[in-house]
Amino acid sequence: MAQEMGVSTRSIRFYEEKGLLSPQRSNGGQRLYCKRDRTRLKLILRGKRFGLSLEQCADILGLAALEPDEASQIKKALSYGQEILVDLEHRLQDLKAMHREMKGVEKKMYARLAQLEAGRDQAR
Amino acid sequence: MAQEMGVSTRSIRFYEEKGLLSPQRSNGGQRLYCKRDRTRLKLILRGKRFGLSLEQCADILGLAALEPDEASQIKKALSYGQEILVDLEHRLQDLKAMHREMKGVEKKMYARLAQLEAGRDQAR
DNA sequence: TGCTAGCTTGACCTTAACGTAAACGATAAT
DNA sequence: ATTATCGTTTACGTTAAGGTCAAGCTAGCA
Repeated sequence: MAQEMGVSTRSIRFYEEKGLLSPQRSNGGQRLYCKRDRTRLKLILRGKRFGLSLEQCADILGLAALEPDEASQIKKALSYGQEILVDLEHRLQDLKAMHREMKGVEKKMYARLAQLEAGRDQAR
Repeated sequence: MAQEMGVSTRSIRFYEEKGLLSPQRSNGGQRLYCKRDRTRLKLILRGKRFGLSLEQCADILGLAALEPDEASQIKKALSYGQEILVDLEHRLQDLKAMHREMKGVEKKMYARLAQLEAGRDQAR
């Protein structure tokens, strides 16, 4: 699974240590990863890719996993989920701002480059 | 500035240690942060907020700061900038996917909640 | 059955990004 | 002028997220 997902075995075992994964074991004690484990790992990796801590990933996994029959539990989970959503939306805004800025810098550099080239041509 | 930006003084000094900031000093050796410093700090914090390392932030700051007169330098910077842009775009996609997923979970939870409430009403 | 490749656990090591404490100097308020 | 309140430097501590290495299992294959 490690190769498949482009991540070290140590990392996977580390995630398990932290309770983010819990694969079945074979007779001889070897780990068996099912489809669900793969899904969870993907979610973890995606979370990490934009700066969530493992703990936050665990929270999200916890949210996705729970199937409580108590309305109060659902409400609690919902309000927590909304916090995360708000956070995501902020990040989205930030990311877009950053993107715009970089595009601006890029444009300026192209302009400067064109200016330099023009100067060189004139010097011929 | 720390309070203003919601970050510890230690962090700010740490960023300076790493070369990301370089404020002027007063007569008695105290740091004086100008507008440019604030701008840089904002960029650092935004970078951190979605998982860039300080080193990557430094790279971006370096890009923004440079004013080279060599076309080759500009080109180099441009290609690096484009890498970052591509990365940003990937992150944006990820973020949107995550957002959608969370929304989906939210919807399901609302539905389950409504179902529970309906059941309770019927029981009366 | 024996070999080889891969898995498991445990222990210790590393790096980034700070936190915290101590000892001293600078500034502001009274 | 003298406190009280900051700021400065130095040094050591801490936490998250793994890397690395050793010693012993296991599984598939000849």
